Amino acid sequence: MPDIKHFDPDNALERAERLFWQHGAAKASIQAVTVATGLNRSSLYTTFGGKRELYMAALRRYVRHRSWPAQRRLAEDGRGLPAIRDFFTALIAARCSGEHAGWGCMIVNAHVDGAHTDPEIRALLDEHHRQLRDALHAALETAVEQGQLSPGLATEATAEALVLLAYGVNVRSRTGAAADSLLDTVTATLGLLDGACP
Amino acid sequence: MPDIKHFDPDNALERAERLFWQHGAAKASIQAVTVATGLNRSSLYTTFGGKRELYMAALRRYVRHRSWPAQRRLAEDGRGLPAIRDFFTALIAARCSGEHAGWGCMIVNAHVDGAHTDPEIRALLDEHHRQLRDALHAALETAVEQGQLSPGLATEATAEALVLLAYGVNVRSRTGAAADSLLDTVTATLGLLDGACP
DNA sequence: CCGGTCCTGGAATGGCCGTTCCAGGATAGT
DNA sequence: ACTATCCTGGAACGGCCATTCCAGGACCGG
Repeated sequence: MPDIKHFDPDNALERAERLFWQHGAAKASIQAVTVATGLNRSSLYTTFGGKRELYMAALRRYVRHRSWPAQRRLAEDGRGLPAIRDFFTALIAARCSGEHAGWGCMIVNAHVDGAHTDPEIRALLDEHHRQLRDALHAALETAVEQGQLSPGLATEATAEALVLLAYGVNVRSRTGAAADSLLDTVTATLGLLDGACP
Repeated sequence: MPDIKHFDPDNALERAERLFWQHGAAKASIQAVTVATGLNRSSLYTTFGGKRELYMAALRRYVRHRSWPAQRRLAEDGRGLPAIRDFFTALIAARCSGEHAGWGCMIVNAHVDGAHTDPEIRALLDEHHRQLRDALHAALETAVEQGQLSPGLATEATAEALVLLAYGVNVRSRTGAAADSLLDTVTATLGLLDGACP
């Protein structure tokens, strides 16, 4: 009996995600979302609720479609250090070239955008942080098991340091930093791991 | 002949700086600045120009009053690694406790706030980045000279990596991350440096 | 074909935004 | 004391913001 939606909600959410990702929650207006999606205000509000809910949904979509795949690839890659290197290589490529170059990471952007005020966003960011750290920690443990790293390495703290390094890459990429330079930086860091004395 | 200003411009600028620092350029309104400073709109506009100029002035003041002192302390400290450690310790203390806890770093925030659109901001961020990297690089060179680090260390890339680590600390501190955890992370990273094989 | 249900388009609303303007008052040199 | 100069206060402006509302039309089961 009911009418049916004349558009694909997830497709619209992707447009909104891109807008919030690139311009931030404050500067991306509902009007801009309607233009980007081709939807009417009414459809947006009945489908997603207000702007806050729309931003949260977009942020969750970003995590689901952008962060999780990369984290899973890292977590399921059994090669240890090379897996970590590939993770960073792909990260830098995504940040410095292609359609989303200079947009940074929506998760990192959200730290500045809304973490200070909104507890729900903060919880999401904390969970994402924990997951990425765990994935990197697993890769480091694998590297230790395979003899690529010294058994005495503080893998937890090192994993945390690599997460912060990734955040730094994301921050710098917002100014259009060169991929070469970022790659050198990551290489140097992983080189430190490699060369650590037992 | 002229009348004289009935307020201290730099004092007003400091209030504006704090507002922009904490809430970001987009969410801090001129109205909020007038309340925080006690000034009238007219005085703000005749003294600083529009909002963009006010934000730029606040950002410059932040660099001058917050970043430069820490960088100078680091650059003039001749102890090598301990100087770097102290730099990070002070950074984390400033980010996680006291009046500005949870505000992050205004420079890093500006990467998300306005780097994408405004070339002038971008130039400022690039210059700040270069200066911090140079200061860390000098400290690393000192550490190598004093035998604290292996002569083969790639000091430039390592300095860049430390800058990105600092950015990561600033990002995470926006969610109220624990100082202990951040300190452990920094300790682990500096430990990697320390233990690098010659 | 028909009816109830829901989606859609567009206008309307109140509020806050950044910015400007002008009259009035304080100031400092003459 | 006079006057030219500049600062100050407050009102006013147009524009965009997020949000709401309602009428009209599209759909799907019967």
